[in-house]
Amino acid sequence: MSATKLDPRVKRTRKLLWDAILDLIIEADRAGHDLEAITIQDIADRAEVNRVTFYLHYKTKSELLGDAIESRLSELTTAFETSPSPINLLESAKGYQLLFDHIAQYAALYKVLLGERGTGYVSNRIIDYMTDYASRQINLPAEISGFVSSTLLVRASASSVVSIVTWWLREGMPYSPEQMAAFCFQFCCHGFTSFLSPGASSPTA
Amino acid sequence: MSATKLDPRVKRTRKLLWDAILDLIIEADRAGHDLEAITIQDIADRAEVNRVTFYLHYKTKSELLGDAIESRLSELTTAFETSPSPINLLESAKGYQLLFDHIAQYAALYKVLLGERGTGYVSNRIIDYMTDYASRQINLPAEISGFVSSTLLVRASASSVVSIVTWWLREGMPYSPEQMAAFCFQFCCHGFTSFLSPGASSPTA
Amino acid sequence: MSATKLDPRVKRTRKLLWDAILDLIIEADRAGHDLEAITIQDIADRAEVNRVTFYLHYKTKSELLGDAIESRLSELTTAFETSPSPINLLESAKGYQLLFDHIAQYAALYKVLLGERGTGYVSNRIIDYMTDYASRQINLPAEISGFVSSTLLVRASASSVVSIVTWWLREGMPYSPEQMAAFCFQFCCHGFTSFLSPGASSPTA
Amino acid sequence: MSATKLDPRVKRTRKLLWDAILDLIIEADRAGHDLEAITIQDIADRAEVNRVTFYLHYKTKSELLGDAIESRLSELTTAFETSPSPINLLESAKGYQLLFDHIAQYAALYKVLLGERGTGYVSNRIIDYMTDYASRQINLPAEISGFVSSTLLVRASASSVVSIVTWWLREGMPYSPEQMAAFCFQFCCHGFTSFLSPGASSPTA
DNA sequence: TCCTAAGCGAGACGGTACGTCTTGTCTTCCA
DNA sequence: TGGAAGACAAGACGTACCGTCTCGCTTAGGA
Repeated sequence: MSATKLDPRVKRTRKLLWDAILDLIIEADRAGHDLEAITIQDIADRAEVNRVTFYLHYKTKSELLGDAIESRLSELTTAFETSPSPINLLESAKGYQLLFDHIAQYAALYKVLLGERGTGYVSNRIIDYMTDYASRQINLPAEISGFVSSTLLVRASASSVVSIVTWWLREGMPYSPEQMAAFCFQFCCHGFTSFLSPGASSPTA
Repeated sequence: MSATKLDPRVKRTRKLLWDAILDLIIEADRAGHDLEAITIQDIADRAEVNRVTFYLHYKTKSELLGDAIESRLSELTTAFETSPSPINLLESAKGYQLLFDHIAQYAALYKVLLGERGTGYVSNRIIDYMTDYASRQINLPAEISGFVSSTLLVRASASSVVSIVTWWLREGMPYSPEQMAAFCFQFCCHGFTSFLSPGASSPTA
Repeated sequence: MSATKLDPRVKRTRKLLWDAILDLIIEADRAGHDLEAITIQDIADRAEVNRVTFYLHYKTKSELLGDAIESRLSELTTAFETSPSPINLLESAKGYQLLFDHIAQYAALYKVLLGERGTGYVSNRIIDYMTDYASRQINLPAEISGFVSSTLLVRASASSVVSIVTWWLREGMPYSPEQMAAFCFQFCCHGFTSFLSPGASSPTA
Repeated sequence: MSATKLDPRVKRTRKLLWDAILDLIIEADRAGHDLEAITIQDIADRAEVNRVTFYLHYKTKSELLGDAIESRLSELTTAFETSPSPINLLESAKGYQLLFDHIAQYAALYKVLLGERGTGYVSNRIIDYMTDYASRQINLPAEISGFVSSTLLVRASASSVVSIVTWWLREGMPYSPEQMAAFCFQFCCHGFTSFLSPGASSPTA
């Protein structure tokens, strides 16, 4: 947002740091280590940058991680914003499809960030975005069904979607993104029991 | 599990450590600090125990935290196991009621453990338990609706419940445990859209 | 010594650096800091010069300090060289007078350079000069009194003078330069005991 | 002076640190390096001690150096204090003899500490001690010869002695400690000119 | 009754990482 | 060309925490 263009060296260094921390996160997980065990020296080494240089750009590891994650997530939000037709999460599986495609693309990374060792930061960012986006599209009354706020409803649904994503990654992605998108669509709209009645309207039908 | 009875001093020391870490977690959150910032020295100081004594009982902070959390969660599982009538999560809100009552009792603690600074460990433990319990009670076919495994279905629902719990805590518990239990019940069974149709069967009806 | 005249900008920059380091030395001492604690950045800031510019002129702080000190000491040597009558350190207090006058003029600076925090560099430069000068004037035999070389004798006397200067500065210059010059003259020529015998020939008499 | 006996491990560690820094000082000088160039890591490495352990005992390098030097100097002061007969610096060369013997024993070390790279600390400590000792032995009137305080006189003499020691070390100890002690004795008592008159009373006579 | 084994406090220490500071080099751009 | 401005590598700094060890005290149970 700043008017002054960034020094290309600065841009390059930050990119190196982003790639380094995201790589290391995946590796640490594979090796069964804790994410906190990644040191700033590790990041600097991997980025082939002096440790002090890290501090020229970021105060803390989480600050760097935040930036690095944003650069990934922005690809997802861009997909939503640039969709040719508007995306309604209650009327088609398209939005869920975009989500699962994006997750699948960076599966190794999201597996860690959303997994048991993750910190809730990423899931919250995704939930926040989906809640905002859906609220803009759907336009619900403030209060529904006596007591629940529509925000709670939307947010709870978004949370379930992220939970499902997390489960999917943990299980090794046993279904295709299309199948998962379809499942999410049905689950969000019609809930658990919609899967139980034999003649239920399957979204794939 | 050991046959030999524990030395009462050992028991006392561990209890002191449990209380210490759980207290410190709540305080750290209030002060805006990161949970990782709690040091073993902090815990020992708070427990009024020598730092070395910590190492006589636990290898790592997480090991202690695990034990400490288990001692809390066991109250919840005991509530489920000792219920006079069987609890079916698809037929009544009772199970959700037990859950929200328990969470409410230790709200400050769970707010942190399930919040953005939490580590996914606690939510996973709760999801695991609810999934196991529900699977035992409900007994579904392995495959439903063409592709989804019943485990996914149950787990996804459990995840949504935890997501809702998390939201409730973050928002400062704006509704009563009864209201939340009812909402969860309806949401899990009938999904998002069940709240939208005006004449929908409200679970409180 | 170079034939090519120095760029006036260069001359100016060096002068700025000299003044900066000498000022900072005095301030550091007043503040109770160590001389080593003065950084090149400090010097550049004080000289209102970019830090990199320092490196265009000097490799190290000591190199700069050496140059800066030389520019001060050259005033003293000039006073000796341009004296209308020759200066004999064994026959009058005049040489000592020149020395103490010069020291008094830059007392704050010499107090540091010769003091406990100093490095021996300055005292050695002064002793060297006085020894050289005295040897040229006095022309002693190489060996005196059986074993001592005349150089030792001259040098030891010069050292005592510097020691006395140092003491004088540390004590806050309790006597006038004239008194100190007289004292040095007597002390060098006749030693400690010359002050003890009541009727001793005082050099001021 | 503390009533509580020191932990023998502590004693050992400090001794290791003393030896390390004194060794390194000599080596640094031989290699032409600056004393400031000795890092705390260097000292710790040489002492075969962890760097952090250094900080358990000393705040700064100079603090350690101070202690290390004291342990050397205490040998000299012990020699003075335990002398069977009282030592009068105006009546015999014995005191000077003790000094030069001690210096000779640790010549390599004192050569550096008193040399151009030294910091004035050591010479001041020696001068302080000799001034104190002499003042106690000799008992002079406060004011002598019109203006000079007896302290100045004693101190100036002590300074000359140290200057002579310094010169002796720098020149590679060209005379024996006995010769130097004799020279100091004569120089202090009778001054420069006492060496010039051919029939002057030599102190060895 | 002693005594002996376990729990624990206390402190020294090796080791890793931290965040900061200074140094020296480089590159770009301006007067 | 001299100098300003800024990015960066390199390495030391002083601090914090960790995990291990050794010592010495207490206390309870078995000889």
